[in-house]
Amino acid sequence: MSNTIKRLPDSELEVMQAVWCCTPPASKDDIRNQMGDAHPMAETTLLTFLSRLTDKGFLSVELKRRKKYYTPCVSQEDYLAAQSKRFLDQLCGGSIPTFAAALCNSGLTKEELAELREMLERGTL
Amino acid sequence: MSNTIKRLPDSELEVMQAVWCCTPPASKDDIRNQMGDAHPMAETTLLTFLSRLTDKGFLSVELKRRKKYYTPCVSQEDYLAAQSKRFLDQLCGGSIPTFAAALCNSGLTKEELAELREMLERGTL
DNA sequence: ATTTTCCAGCTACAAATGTAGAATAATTAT
DNA sequence: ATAATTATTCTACATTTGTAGCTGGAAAAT
Repeated sequence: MSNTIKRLPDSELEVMQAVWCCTPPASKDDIRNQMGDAHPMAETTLLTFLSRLTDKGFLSVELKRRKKYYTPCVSQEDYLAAQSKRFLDQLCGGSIPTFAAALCNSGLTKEELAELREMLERGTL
Repeated sequence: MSNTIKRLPDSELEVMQAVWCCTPPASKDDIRNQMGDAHPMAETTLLTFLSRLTDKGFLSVELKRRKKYYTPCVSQEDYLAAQSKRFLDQLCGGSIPTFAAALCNSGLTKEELAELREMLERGTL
């Protein structure tokens, strides 16, 4: 189970999310293309984040003809699962009622909440 | 609705959570008492966090006989709601199914998931 | 072969975060 | 009044995060 997965800082997460959207192994350009125009950053900045993600064990790298290709070492599923747990534990003190209340107040529409219940039911089975 | 609530760094959040547990207005010692023995910190460190939280608009302060008393300006409910939203949007790309999947994989027992569904139902009504 | 391109590594720096000692100022005890 | 106590503020520093330029070397183009 994914337990020692640390939370990534916002910018690194953005990059990581772009990587998850790519078919691995992904080149810097593949990644860049996945990243929306929101939050533009310099090439070298992207490279820096990619390095840091690699150092942190989130990505593995392979070189092909002097170019680097990145592959996630942590799946999006595992990361999200870990962060959900973290949210429940750290923010809600492990209390399901507190968590539920937070969700109910988070501005989701009744329909969305219903959908969530639905999906949880499905997933539990 | 609480929308511009920024995410607090881990340490500040810990302090904030302790403040939420106190009956306001809370003195530094009240707060200190609420904080578990996990993550011990020096007095001055606590004071620093309290200052920063005040600067960020999370706490208001009043002086009584040269002592400071803190009162939350942001309720735990609002903070949690905002962070839930943030979680769904930033981490799950706003996708309820993704969010539901994350929860199902987060290590919660079937019972806990059932409880969550239950509470969501209750809250939605 | 020589130039142009491009990539990755190194270096840099400001702001935020985590942490805390020293100095200051006011309160209380003696 | 004076000393001891205490709370707050200042100052400080390491690490992390956000951001990016410069440089060196390899690949591609000519």
